[in-house]
Amino acid sequence: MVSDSSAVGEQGCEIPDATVARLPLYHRALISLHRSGASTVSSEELATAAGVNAAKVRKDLSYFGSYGTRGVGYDVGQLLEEIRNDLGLQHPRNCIVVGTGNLGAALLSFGGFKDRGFAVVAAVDVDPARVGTTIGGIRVGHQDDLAGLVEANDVAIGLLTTPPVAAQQVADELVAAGVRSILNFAPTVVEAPEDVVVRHVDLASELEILAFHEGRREPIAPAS
Amino acid sequence: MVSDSSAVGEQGCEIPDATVARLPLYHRALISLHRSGASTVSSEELATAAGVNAAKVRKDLSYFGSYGTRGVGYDVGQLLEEIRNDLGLQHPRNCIVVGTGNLGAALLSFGGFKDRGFAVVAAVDVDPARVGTTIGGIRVGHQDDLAGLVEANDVAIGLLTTPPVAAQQVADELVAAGVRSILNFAPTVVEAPEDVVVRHVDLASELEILAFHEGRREPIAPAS
DNA sequence: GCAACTTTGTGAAACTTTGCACGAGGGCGG
DNA sequence: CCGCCCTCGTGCAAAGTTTCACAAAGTTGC
Repeated sequence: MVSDSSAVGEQGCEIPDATVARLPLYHRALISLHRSGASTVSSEELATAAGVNAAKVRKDLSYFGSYGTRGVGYDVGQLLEEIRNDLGLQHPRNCIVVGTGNLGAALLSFGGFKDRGFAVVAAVDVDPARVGTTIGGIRVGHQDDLAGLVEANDVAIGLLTTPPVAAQQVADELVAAGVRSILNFAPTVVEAPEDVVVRHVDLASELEILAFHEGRREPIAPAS
Repeated sequence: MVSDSSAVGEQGCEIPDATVARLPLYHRALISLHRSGASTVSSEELATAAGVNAAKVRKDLSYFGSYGTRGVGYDVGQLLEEIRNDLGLQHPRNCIVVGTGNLGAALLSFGGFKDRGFAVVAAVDVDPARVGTTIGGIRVGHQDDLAGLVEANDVAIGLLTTPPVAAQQVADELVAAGVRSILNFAPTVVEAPEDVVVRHVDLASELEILAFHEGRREPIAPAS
């Protein structure tokens, strides 16, 4: 199991992006299995629960060192713990919402993050009408207090839900405040230093991909 | 060139998924460029605006037949039109929101879809307290009226924002009602017939991927 | 009309990801 | 204790994706 490549004492060195993108699926599936009382799970079952295939599950998990038992499968509790560690969720990560429009407000009220190891702990906006209000139990601060709130709350992740035109500046402020992970919901490209990870969620893009496939189906006459 | 726009049924044969996933980026960038009055754009500029690299832009666009002029670049208006066609957005696509919790309500109020060729035209919920209310100008109907609303409004896409436990059943109802594109926000796997495209947006998963990278950086522990 | 310059479109090479197939290892019934 | 059966872990080939590099094709200036 010692990787052919330089095996430093710690875990594997290079986890493929495709694998990283699937870890949350396994995490989610394992939480669900754990809740339902399952004690072990095979790669086949986990694959079904996560919506992927079994070979991928096994290969993905093998990057983190093997925690399975041949002939039996994986111990649900142990694997859940392992994946939680791999994801860096030993302790909850704090998030700040920047921009409290429709989406920002929804994120503040959304309860689903806690189960997965995240806590939205602060929010800011530029609109004076919103500053000072409370949404989802979080008091909305002023944009100018961003740095202070980040520091005071040990914020690790910024959720960027401003209009596109403000996104880059807000991202810069987040970075300046020490945030190194940004989830950008604004439909625009956001640049950041190399050591900052920016991910992007664009709902309209998702719809467009669906529309593409829909459009592909239509021209096709019922085949024989 | 010879390619008669998209009129020919058999135009592009197989567009790679990776390319399809980038079309919305180009679309977005082109909308922005068009608005700012640019008349032509080089692959280099478009790449910057979309956040990818120039070679990818050229190769992606080439799958749809070439609309560029060597030595000049692409005509912004023409390319925008072309991509809009490729995405199947000649006419707006209608969407229905199923589940009007935090996220569903945000989607109903969100104005950003219209620019991109989508219209949220209906919403349903099971909660009697919500049925009959109006959110973002849309009257919330009862879940039981889903099929009727889909047909009456020529709905193409279902936005699934129910709690996970209800997601599969709602998806089945959407499919039964004739919807063949589903965007699932519930953190659970949803199965559907092969001719139905289901895409998945899981915000917690995005956060977990950020956390993973954050965790990778930390091991630079303060060497004591 | 021609040369210089720019930028596209694309073949081919490099890299990543997937999926199969099968050996290895461990539990379980007899 | 032994052999059978199950399931993991992984080498390898195939498929998919990115990147490079360059000829082709067009524009501009003279």
